[in-house]
Amino acid sequence: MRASASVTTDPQAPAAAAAATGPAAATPYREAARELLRDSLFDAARRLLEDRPWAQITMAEIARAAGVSRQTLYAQFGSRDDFAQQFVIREGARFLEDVEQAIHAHLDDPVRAVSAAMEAFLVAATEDPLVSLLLADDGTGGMLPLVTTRSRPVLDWASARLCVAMRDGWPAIADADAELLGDTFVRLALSYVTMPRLDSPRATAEAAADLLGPYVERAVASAGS
Amino acid sequence: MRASASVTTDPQAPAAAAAATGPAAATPYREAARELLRDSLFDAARRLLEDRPWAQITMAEIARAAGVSRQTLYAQFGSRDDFAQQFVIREGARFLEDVEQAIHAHLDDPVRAVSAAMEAFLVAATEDPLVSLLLADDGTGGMLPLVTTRSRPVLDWASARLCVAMRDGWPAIADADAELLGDTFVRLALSYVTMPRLDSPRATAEAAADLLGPYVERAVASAGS
DNA sequence: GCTTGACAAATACCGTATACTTGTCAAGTA
DNA sequence: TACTTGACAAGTATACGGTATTTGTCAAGC
Repeated sequence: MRASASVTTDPQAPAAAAAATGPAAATPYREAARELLRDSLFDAARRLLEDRPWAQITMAEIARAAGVSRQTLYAQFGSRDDFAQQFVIREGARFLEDVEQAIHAHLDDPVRAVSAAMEAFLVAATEDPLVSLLLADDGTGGMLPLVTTRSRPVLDWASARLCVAMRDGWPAIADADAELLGDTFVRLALSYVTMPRLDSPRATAEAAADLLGPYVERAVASAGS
Repeated sequence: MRASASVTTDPQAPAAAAAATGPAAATPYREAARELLRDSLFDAARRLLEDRPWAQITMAEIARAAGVSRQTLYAQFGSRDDFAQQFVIREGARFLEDVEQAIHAHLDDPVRAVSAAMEAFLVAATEDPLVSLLLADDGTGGMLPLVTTRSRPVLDWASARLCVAMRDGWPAIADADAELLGDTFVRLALSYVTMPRLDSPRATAEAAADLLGPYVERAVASAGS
């Protein structure tokens, strides 16, 4: 069973090990190699997904396309579902980088930050052919449940990362405010992707920013409640 | 094809006809009978859904359970999908009545109105065994897509009704504000049902109210801009 | 740590045949 | 006019035994 339910992308993990063993940067190669391997597997899957739905792609194919044995794949990800889950998160990370960047580019104007962040996400998501494919296949076995019914992992992960980004840019913000904002932002973003508004991405983003704006401004400004 | 794409529940339709023909309340029986028939069919479907997933229920069964011929069913709803769509909306209407009531009970305090409305929806939805069944069946052919991927009709309908309720209770609110609030409220509500927060419904509702609060207060108060 | 080879169990595919369901007729009844 | 009955083609679900593939997990070897 291997019990690999950890979904977090934690590149800071070796730090603890290093602190425990003594010599600084004790095993960065190990971790780096592991990360490289995982990326190769994700990239291979992405390549395959470009002309075939997820249900029709086998683990053996992914391993072969990455130039790796099937067992190495299973050693990294416990099961097919685990791989799918983490793959979606890896893809989402690309979007989230844009979002974080948008936030940090507008630290002086929180409302614009929200608007820019949502717009960055929406254009990145709608332009990505992979997202279209994800939303297209409606049947079971596809990856669509991972952003709708079983989207808890994605939601938790993205929301936590947004939380960090906000606390980073606006130190005055309260924990609860940041969490609520992250959660809501992600829920709305997922909703907009799975059933878009009739607006353009920019208009949608501005609507969301209008709505969240008053709350964000208050949260960013006032330190004490 | 019968082209019955109209999803609105419009009991005001005969009004126009009456105004055109002259005699007031010209054909209320016709409409009333139609509505009764539709309700019977919906109720029959609900009964059947209590022990069988949607995919395993045939149109013939629904008709038989309602004591009506299959063709009458097809005369009312163009297709199986149409029926499912309108059925979901009919069920949603029960929840929406609670929501509207909650809003009108707190017209003096918009934030409490949002909180009460969301909580009313969440408890009604989580208590309803039908909702649990809807969310349970993950496969294709179920009704779950109607509140996730293909939820546009439900979203538009609910959002429009909320819009009316808000304009009703807070005449000062701007059209755009009411629309945006309705849209966002429904998107969040659907998100909370399909993947609940770890909180209780009450806590979830209060979080949502906290977040929408500043916007709502501003929208309700200021008539200009 | 990765690879190769092998394994049981579960699942997918296949071709065929049968049964059922959907959506739409037309004719009949009150 | 609105509903019912009976019938229809087209599409889809089911059953079926048999075969092939896939998943998830071994152990042996470099």
